[in-house]
Amino acid sequence: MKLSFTEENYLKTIFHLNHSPDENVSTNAISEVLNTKAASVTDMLKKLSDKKLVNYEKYQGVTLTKDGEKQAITVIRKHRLWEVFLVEKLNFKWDEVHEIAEELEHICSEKLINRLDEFLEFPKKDPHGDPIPDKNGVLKSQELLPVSKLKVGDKGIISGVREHSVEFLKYLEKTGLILGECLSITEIITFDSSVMVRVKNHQQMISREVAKNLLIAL
Amino acid sequence: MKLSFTEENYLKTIFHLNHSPDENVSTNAISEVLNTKAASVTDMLKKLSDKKLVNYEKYQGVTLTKDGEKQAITVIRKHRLWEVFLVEKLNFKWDEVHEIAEELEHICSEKLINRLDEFLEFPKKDPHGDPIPDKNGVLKSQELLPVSKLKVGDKGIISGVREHSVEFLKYLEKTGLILGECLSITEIITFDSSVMVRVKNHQQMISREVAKNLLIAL
DNA sequence: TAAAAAATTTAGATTAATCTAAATACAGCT
DNA sequence: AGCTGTATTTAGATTAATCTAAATTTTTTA
Ligand SMILES: [Mn+2]
Ligand SMILES: [Mn+2]
Ligand SMILES: [Mn+2]
Ligand SMILES: [Mn+2]
Repeated sequence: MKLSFTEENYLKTIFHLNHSPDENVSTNAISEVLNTKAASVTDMLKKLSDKKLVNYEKYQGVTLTKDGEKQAITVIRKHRLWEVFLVEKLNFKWDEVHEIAEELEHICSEKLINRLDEFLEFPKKDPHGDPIPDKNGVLKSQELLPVSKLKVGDKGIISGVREHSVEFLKYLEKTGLILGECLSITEIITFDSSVMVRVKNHQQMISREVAKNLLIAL
Repeated sequence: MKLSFTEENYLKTIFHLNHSPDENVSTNAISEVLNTKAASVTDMLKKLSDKKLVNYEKYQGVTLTKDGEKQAITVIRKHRLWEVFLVEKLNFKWDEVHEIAEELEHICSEKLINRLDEFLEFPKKDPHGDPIPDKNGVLKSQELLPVSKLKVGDKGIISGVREHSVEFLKYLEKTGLILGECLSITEIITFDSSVMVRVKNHQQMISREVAKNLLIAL
């Protein structure tokens, strides 16, 4: 059962929006991510439900079925492997790859993606620190905390981002807040919740907004 | 002006079908290659004509405009570069890559394709011996002759194929008729126009059908 | 050169994915 | 329990790409 480009995007979106296991994903949330209207989402949810890819009940939102989740994870695996390829092999910057991967993630061949995985030597993380599902769809995510949840004196490795916009990624790169660097909290300004951090022996201030979107492994 | 997947396939097909410069490509020829009905082709030709990508007059077939040709060549460049990538980097066989490249050729980013070209060290030919257009759209094709046009005693390098089916490519590989090998004609059987050839000091018989589709550089 | 055959176009439908506007259901609060 | 605003669904249209069947044009052939 081959899915359309659009169906794959819906499944991926539902997967990403399904934060807690007991809460369903709402029609509006999906429409916002995909830049469509809620009415269009309803139509598609019915279609995905007919195909047994989502559990859908009118007015109650959706969750993915086992099958739907498997499809979503495959798309995510492809997306992240292609991002690694673009950065590692074609020298793209980490802020340039997402858009291209949005297209590449829909290329079908399973053999292609497994060969690519091998060629890249089975990377565990994509350029943004996100984990790459293995060929069996197993995705192991590490527990990460945003800088905004840390206390003065806490220290850890910059390991991920919560926001993938080009602007944010460029900002991080410019200011040396790069994946793998060790970061410690030296001061928290109560007035605006901005945070003074130390990275590579250099002190710098980051806003609350940035602190919320920068993830640390303790 | 971004083209759809479908529009790109039409342009590519018209390019491939446009053998002599004074003859137009027919509606039926296009429909056959694309596995659609002639009526659908007519619709699309009108649309491409409105976009100034083809020169179309009712009942007279089409040719590509300069702009249309440029787009077609870009798609062909992408197709062939991806085929090289699949064979050289991911260890695919030459009969496995065409189908995947049919999908990859529609990925947009110009930067991606130029980086890929660089990564592959600017290959001049794809795995089937077809020339790869450079980034300016310049395509230089070598003069090749099918084995069926050669005479006894003629000798040359196997340099291309006229037929890209999986069956034909697998057959050539199995029988050692591989790109780059030197081939000479030792006998032509007049009865059925089959040809006895010598490759790597080994004699073998090939049918007229094969001889017509195997291309040699003298 | 006129009929017959082949190629091509038109007319009218269909399917997937989308939209707007209107109707309906739910959730939170008095 | 009833009101009210938000979320969601339904109804009806639109667009791109396709189809079938019928009409028209071009080409071939006798
Ligand atoms: Mn991404
Ligand atoms: Mn990523
Ligand atoms: Mn090919
Ligand atoms: Mn090829």
